Amino acid sequence: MVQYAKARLDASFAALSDATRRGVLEQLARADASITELAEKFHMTLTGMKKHVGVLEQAGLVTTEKVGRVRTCKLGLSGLGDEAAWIESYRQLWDARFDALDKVVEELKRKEKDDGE
Amino acid sequence: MVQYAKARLDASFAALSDATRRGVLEQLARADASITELAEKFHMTLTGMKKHVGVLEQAGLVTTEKVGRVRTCKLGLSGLGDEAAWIESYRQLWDARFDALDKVVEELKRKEKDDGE
DNA sequence: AGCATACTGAACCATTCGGTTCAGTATTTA
DNA sequence: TAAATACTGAACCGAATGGTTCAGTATGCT
Repeated sequence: MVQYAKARLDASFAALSDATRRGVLEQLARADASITELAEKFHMTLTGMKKHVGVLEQAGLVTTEKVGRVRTCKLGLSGLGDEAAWIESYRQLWDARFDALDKVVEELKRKEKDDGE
Repeated sequence: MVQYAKARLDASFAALSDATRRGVLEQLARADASITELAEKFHMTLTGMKKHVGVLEQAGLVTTEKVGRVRTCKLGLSGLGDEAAWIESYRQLWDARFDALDKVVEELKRKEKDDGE
């Protein structure tokens, strides 16, 4: 299996584990937004939202730029590629396991039939 | 966009945010294992590992069954389908954003060219 | 200049997390 | 029956989380 950056996966899965932060990502997918706008949308103090954005930024899922007194948040460049890849490879292992199980079941069925004949 | 079970995503992304737990999943994809085996593999007390397994079980990623004095852990039935779907839909939004940007850039280029002619 | 806006940082708070130890209980095995 | 094995649960610990308030600073508007 491919080797992923442990810390990076830690950070982005942790970032995604909060419903507010997933909401922020969906929001930013629709349109860039300032901290104030996000804070209002999610009924939270500016400071609180700034922390969430910080977590998302740390995970590379969001980038921000301050022009004048407004900090604008956009989706980051990462695009969750590694995370999707990790999940996908896990899913493949999972499928493999159950395919193997299927084969065992099939084998048992075949045997049963053989015994019966 | 599809509606996902908020709490379930919370639980499974949180479960995935720890490298040890991701390791356990990979391990279980290869073969079922007891708590003791997992604890040894990850250099951790039984109690510690039991907690990790509990988190994974809570998230539906792992199931366990105790026969005699041994609790055997297997991959859960969930298979991370919802999580993959969430990430995928996010990726689509992300792509859409950048496609839109591309169009803007194209439009600007076209205009520039028109002006130049 | 003077006020409002938008963010920033420090400090605090309760809760959760990742881990431990220690003291059980239940099941094998000798 | 006695000892070893495998887990379980409670209690504790330090660090991280998710949130707040409060007191700034920097910027923009009149």
